[in-house]
Order: sequence, then C-alpha cells, then structure tokens
Amino acid sequence: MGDHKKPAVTLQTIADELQVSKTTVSNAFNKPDQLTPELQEKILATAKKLGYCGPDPVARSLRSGVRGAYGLVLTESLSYMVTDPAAQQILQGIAEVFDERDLGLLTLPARLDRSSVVNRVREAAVDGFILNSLASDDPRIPSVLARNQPVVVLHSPRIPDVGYVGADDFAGGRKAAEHIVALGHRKVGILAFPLHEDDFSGPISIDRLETATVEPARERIRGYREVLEANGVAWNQVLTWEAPINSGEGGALGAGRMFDRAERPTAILAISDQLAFGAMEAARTRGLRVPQDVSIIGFDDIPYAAKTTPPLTTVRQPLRTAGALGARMLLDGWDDEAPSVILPTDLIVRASTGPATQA
Amino acid sequence: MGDHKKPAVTLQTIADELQVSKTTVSNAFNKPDQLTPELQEKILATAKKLGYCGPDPVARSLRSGVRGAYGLVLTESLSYMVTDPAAQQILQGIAEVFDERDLGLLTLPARLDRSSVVNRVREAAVDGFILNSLASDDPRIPSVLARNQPVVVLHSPRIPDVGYVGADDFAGGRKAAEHIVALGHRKVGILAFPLHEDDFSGPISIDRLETATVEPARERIRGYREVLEANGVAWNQVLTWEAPINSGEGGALGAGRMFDRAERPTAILAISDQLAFGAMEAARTRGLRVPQDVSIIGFDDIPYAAKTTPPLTTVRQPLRTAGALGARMLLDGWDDEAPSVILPTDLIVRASTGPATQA
DNA sequence: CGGGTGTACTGTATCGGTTAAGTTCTTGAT
DNA sequence: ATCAAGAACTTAACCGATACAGTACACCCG
Repeated sequence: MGDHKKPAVTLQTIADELQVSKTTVSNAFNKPDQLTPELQEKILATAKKLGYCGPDPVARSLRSGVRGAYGLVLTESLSYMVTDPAAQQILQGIAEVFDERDLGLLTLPARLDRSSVVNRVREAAVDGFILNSLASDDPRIPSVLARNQPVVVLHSPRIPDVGYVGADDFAGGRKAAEHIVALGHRKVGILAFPLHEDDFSGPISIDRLETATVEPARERIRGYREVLEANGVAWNQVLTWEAPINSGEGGALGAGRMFDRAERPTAILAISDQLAFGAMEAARTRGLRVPQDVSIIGFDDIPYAAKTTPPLTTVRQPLRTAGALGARMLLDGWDDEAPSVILPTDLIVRASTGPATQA
Repeated sequence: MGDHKKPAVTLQTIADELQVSKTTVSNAFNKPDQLTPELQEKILATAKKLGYCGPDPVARSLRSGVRGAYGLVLTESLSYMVTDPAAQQILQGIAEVFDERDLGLLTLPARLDRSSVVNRVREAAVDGFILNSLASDDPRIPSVLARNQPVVVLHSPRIPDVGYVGADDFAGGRKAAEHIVALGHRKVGILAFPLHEDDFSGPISIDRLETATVEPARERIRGYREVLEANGVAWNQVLTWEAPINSGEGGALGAGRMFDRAERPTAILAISDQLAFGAMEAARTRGLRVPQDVSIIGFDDIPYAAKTTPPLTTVRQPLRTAGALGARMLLDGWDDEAPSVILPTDLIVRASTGPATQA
C-alpha cells in the first residue's frame, strides 16, 4: 500500500522550496484571491511535485475549529442499524441533507458492552451529534452533552434544551388500538421491542412498562392500553411479549407463544412492522389465516409493509422526514429555546386486519 | 442547545487551577500509572468541576497521528446507498468489523456533480479509506491515493498496489447465462445498471460495453456474452438496456421496452437483483407469467430475492463477507504486495426461471 | 508631493494537545 | 556513605495548519 511515512511534506516544505512564507502557501490553497495567479500556480505545481496532497485536515480543524462532520449515535451496533428498515429510512432522511450540504457523517461504534464506546464519543472529531432512538439511560448521552456542541435527538429520549424530532407515538398507539377494537377484537396480544437496554425477553409487567427507558416503545404501548381499557379490556387480560431485539425472529417467537395458548388472541398489536412480520410468519407456520383467524397491525409503515401477503395494516410515521428535519435542525441551529417537533402518525389500513370472528 | 462558546477549558486551565503542569493533567487522562492515584483523582475532579470533557480529539490526533476513523467512499450519494440492498449487505460486513474494533466510519458525501466532493476526500480526518464499487474514472480516486494512507477497494475498480476484494463477476455472468441457455432460451434480454458514470440510459453498444468503467457491470455482461455467443446467439440478436440507476424502476422500464417488442425475449438476464425485481414487475403489469412466459435471473442474491413471488433465481455473491474481509484487510494491513481476494459466485436456482416454451 | 487606498506578501502567535528529555526526591542495595 | 534505579513531575519542542496584525510598495487624488 505504499509507505505512509514520507519525510512529511507540509506547507513549510513548499514555502522553503519557493522562498515564500507558509501563510502564502496556505492562501494558495484556501484564499486564491490573496495572491497573484502566477504565484498560486507555481505553488500548486511545486506542491504536486513534492507529493503534497493539500493541507492536513486535522491541523486545519485544530486551528479553525471546524470539523466538517457530524456524529451519529445509534442504538445497537452499526451493523444492526443497517439491517433495520426503519432505521434505514431515518438514515436516508439524514443522508439527504448531508449530501446536499457536502458534509460527512461519522457513525460511531455502539456496542454498549464495551466501556470504550463512551470514550469514542468523547474522541470523535465532529461538530455535533445526532442521537437516534436511544434509551434515556444510555451511557453515551452524558458524554455527548458534556461536549457542549449542537445536538439533536431523533425519537428518543427527550432531553431538556436539546432539539428534538419525534413522532406522536402515543396517538399512533391509540389509532392502532382503536382500529382493532372497532373491528371487534377484545382478545389481543401486544408485541414489543426492548423497553429497556437490558437483554430481557418475556411478558411485560406494568412496572417495566411504566419505567421503560425507550420512549417510543413506552408511548405506543400506553396508547394501546388506554384505548383497550376504555373499551373494557383490562390490562391483565392482555397478552404481552417483549422481544430482545426488533426483528422478525423476535416477533415470530413472541407471537408464537401467544398463538400456542389455549385462548389465543384474535389480534396482535406490534409496536413495529418488523415484529408484525414475525407475527405473520408465526401465524403462517401454524396454519392461521391473516386476517380471518388473526388480525395483525404494525407500526412505522416501512416500504416492505405494503408488499407482504397480505399487505400489512400499520401506523405510518414519517421516518425519512424525521431524519431530514433533525439533520436540518442540527445544522441550522436555533435561536431561543430548543425546538421540538412532533410528527403526526396515520393509520394505514391494508389487508392484515379484519373483523373479529365470533368463534 | 446551550452556548458552545465557553471560555474554553483546556488542559492548561486545569493545570493552572491545580498548580501542576499540563503534561501531568494529560497523563491523568491517558497514562494514569504515571502519577499518584490521589493526584489523578484530584485532577479528574477538577476537570469535572470546570466542565472539561476530556482531551480535544482534534488536537490529540494532530500530535499523535491517529484518527480512529476510516472513510467510506461510495458511488452515488449516501442516501442512495442506504436504499440499495446490495450496498447494505456490504456495509453490514464492514460495520461488523468496525463495531468489533470500536472504530468510527466516516461516510463521505458523494454527489459527483459537486466539485467539492473531491475536496471532502482531502479534508477527511481519517486513517484510511474503503472504496466501494466506484467507476474506474471516479474523480475521487486520485485524491484518495494521493493521501498515501491505507486503502482497500471493494468490487471496483482494481488499482495496482491497492488491496482488493471482489467477486468473480465474469464467472457469475457465465453461470447465469449457462443456466438460461440450458433451459433452451435463445431470445434473451440483458438489463444493466450504469456502465459509466454518465447519465446514459438505453441500449448498450459494444463499444460502451468494452470501455465500461464500472467493472462488475462489464464483467457480468462479458460472462453473459461469452456463453451466449458460444451457443450460437450473436450479440446483435441480444436486446440490452442500461438503466440510469440500479433500481426496480430502472429495471421495470428497460424490461418493459423489451416486453413490448414484437419479438419479445423469453429470458431476462439482469446484472442485479434490483433490476430483476423491476423486470418481474414489468412482466406482471403486462400479464406475462414468470417463469412460464418469461424467465428472469438476477445477480447478488440479496435477502429479498428469496421472498418475491416467484422467488428469484440469481447468482449469489458473498456481499457481507466481502465487506468484512475488506474492512479487516484495511485495518490489519499487509506486508508485501497488496492482497487481492476474488470471492466465488454461485448459481441459486429458484422459481423465476424455467424452460423456454416453443411458442 | 503628502496622504489615502489597495494589493501582495510576511511574521508571529495560537489552536490544544502529546512526546521526549530532563529534574527532583526517595528508596534500596552495596 | 555512595550510587543506581525508579517514581512523580516539569520543561520545552512539536504536530501542521490558520488568524491576525503588520510591512512594503505601487497607484491615484487634489
């Protein structure tokens, strides 16, 4: 790969070669109007001759204070993020804005089992951060805030004086539950992705729900609960399952346990489309028809939701918009108090939900 | 967002406060064994009190020469990358390795219509680069190479003395074509993503094919061509279409034009699964059955390929492995000559291909 | 012909750390 | 008592640029 230990060509090397000051050489690269075109050309030529490839970005940042990149802090690892369609949508929104402005996006490592990830946040050479869907007790948050740089949070958690873009998860949860209740369902199961950043998996206790650190999960379920209880379905009649990860497999497992009970639910409320897909899969393997035998509703409306058989009824939230809006908020800053945008959610009725059968 | 213009707390501030040298303060953070635990604790306490959030990463990099992040250079913009399932697979492989080692990944902007993207490459504060599926004449390549840092190329282009991980596209193309030919197809159409980084769209001339700068595209089609010609199908009998972007829409448009001809092809060879999905869609809208009326074969074997109806026959290449291998190669370096890994391709026969009908 | 205005450069301080090479002071061995 | 070795810090140089405040000289004006 060639040796990267050349005697180090710097501005000074070129300045010496041409008997000019290094400031002038610097200007040749950054402020061409400050010198005669001839001299600039001569400097550029010499730079090329000596194998100089432009001012060192690190040194430049140190002096000028500008990094030209922003950090992206994610739940779970980057490799997971890439596989999560909802996260992809958000990332796409962010990326649009960053592309538009020619800025780099530094994705930070996120394995919380490593204490070093907190340090990586401290060590990142960036101008600010986007925090996406973190638990409110994520250890990286204090590190980010300590840096006193612009920060925007997407979806979770809400932090005082920090810009925020999220969706109205509570209302979305209500819409999903209202739809299901209106179809006559009373025996329902709730499928959730993690409510806390531990590795728990199992039924969700009231306490666990109320103390949940992952806010969208908590709010969506609160929405379900409020509507269910208002319709005479007590919380202890509702089956619940928290998957250890937001994936089809997690959903399939949880839904499977519900389907295998004597009194199986006639409807599944999943707090993400991914989980809902898993529930559909679990139904399929058990010979249950969707929606005749069981109705399934998701949350997010990721693109694939329209393509499943049957197409998934779900609650849409504008993920890409959220990403783009958050990015713009971060880059443009704000004047007085930190803005907080709550995007609307919409019930998208497709074919995976239907009336409850009397059976 | 709080004002980020505090009077700037630096090592010196703390050093002054405690009447010690700034080196000692620096050591308190980086080499705790160089000072007494009491002093370290005192320093850390003072740091916290003054709102100091650890050594500035930029200044540290400048002196120590380590950036802790690597640049990722992509075709098209980041927002596109995120939507391309094949790119996602590659990214996932890369991300696994980066997560494992707690390194950051700086995604650089990629709108080639902006001259500034070349500068961004020069200005990125990174220790090396991964280049993914670029055209051989991409203007950013010289900038990357000029930096004299570790570089690894994934898929394209091949560059002398630069680490390389790719797939055997030519053999893969051959396998696809052999499968189609064995099924009796002689009237075939070829669907391609861009062969050059212009915005051309249309039939592919021999010249355009042979000078193609996007190597995987060229090699796959070369593979098709060799097998077709060996089986008596002259190149000028083959329908071709180059889409302006690797997407379902692009494929649908190209395939649509082929299907609408009097002598429509009985098989479509698509150089990506995305294009193949488009072809399936185009067939569906025209009432053509797959595979009875038209066989369709893709390339890549992205996860969704197994889930379409009918499931897509395709040529698998280990995308995630390629990403992971490339990342490891970059980070671990090499001794003598630059390694070059060519991963194998496998024909995966599913249900989208079938025997040619005599009709 | 002095003074104001620009243009093209130069010199030096500085950004915020890390590194290498001392300096002190203790301690233990001879 | 002497000296080598180590622990705990300090000093000064340096990393590679940019910011800012000049300086020198040409030019235009009344």
